[in-house]
Amino acid sequence: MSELSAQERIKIAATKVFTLKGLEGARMQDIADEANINKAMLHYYFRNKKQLFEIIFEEKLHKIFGAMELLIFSKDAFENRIRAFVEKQISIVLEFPVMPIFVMLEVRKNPELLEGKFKNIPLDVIRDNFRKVIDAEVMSGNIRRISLEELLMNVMSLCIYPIIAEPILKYVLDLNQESYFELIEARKKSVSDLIINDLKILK
Amino acid sequence: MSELSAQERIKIAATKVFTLKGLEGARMQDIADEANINKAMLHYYFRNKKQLFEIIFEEKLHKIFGAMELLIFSKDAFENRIRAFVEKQISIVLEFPVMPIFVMLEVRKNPELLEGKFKNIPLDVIRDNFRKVIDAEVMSGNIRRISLEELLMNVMSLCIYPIIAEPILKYVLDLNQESYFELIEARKKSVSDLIINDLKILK
DNA sequence: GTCTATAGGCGGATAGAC
DNA sequence: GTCTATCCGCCTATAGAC
Repeated sequence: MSELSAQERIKIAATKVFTLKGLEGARMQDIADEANINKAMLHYYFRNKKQLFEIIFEEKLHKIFGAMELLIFSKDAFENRIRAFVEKQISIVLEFPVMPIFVMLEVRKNPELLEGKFKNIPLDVIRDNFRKVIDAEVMSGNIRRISLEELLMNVMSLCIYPIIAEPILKYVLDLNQESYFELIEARKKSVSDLIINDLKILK
Repeated sequence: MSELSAQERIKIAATKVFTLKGLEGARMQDIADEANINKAMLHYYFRNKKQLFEIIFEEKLHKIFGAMELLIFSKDAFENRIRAFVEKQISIVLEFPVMPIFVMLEVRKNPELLEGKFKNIPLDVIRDNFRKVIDAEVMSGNIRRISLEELLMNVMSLCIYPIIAEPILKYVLDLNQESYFELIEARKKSVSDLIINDLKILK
């Protein structure tokens, strides 16, 4: 912990506190405590709360969309790319389950957060490429006709929701930590199976 | 608006503000403004912020789990029950898309929120019944072997995530309000199809 | 029941010593 | 770079008039 620079420790601490409490609910004192640092130092390294928040938020956004590039620029077979993406996506969310909740909520509070934060991520290129990949598979008769939108919604839903909703699912299904975790691990395969079986049903 | 009682208007206003801002981020003044009422009146009708919050939270929880009972106590064929549940679930979440995000986040902040709030909802009965229904279908050879846990995670994911993640999905997929809404409407059918096709693949 | 005024405390931000 | 002390505004909560 202490071998990290002050900046690093602050950012890690701020991520923890902001993701749980949100911009307005977070206390600078909590972040300072979590980082094992003086409250005044937060203002030394980052001018104010808002600025610290925006830096954290932007980093998290890039992490999320980084995985999507991986899905596009592989040369593997379509089915394998789906499998790789599902595994990667589940692993990323498992690292920090509150993060997607945090992003979804903050974006609703403040829609401008999305705008202009994507200079480096070419979403249009990713979309175009992925549509071409899907169309090629459809043309070859490998998969049924499906839109990029529907496929992506399905995959993202099945990967992300069961992890972000952990406390509720554990409660509703009466699961302990261990069996919940086994279920999620098994999903790295079963989600791909579900998606791929759906694609292979030719209509 | 004004034909509603003060209590009712406060609760509606508080729901709006709390779901977006969370317990700590919400301002009593914002709730008062939203309810078109004096700030002092909030404390007249509800002793304090925490108590107002808990009342709202509990109501939302019951709304979520109310839909699950509907899934169990129908006498319709299994496939139709799935279809009915998916439609109902999507409709409920569409009514108030921030609500699941709010619940997921608050429960993570404060795990005790779940405990003791379910005197009236017999989760264990619902689980047992649903397991029996699934087992009967498996025995009759109608569906493949699947656990309650996996099935529920899949259905909930596909219904809830695309709605709570609306702003992100619209941005990533470059959708306008209209085409996004069409996609979600179409999911009332396509999600059921996906789930049912998966169940019918006998392994 | 409704409203104004104000108490009281918390939290972000800064000044300034070291 | 680090820490203490402190300012000041904001927000919950209540007192008390009507």
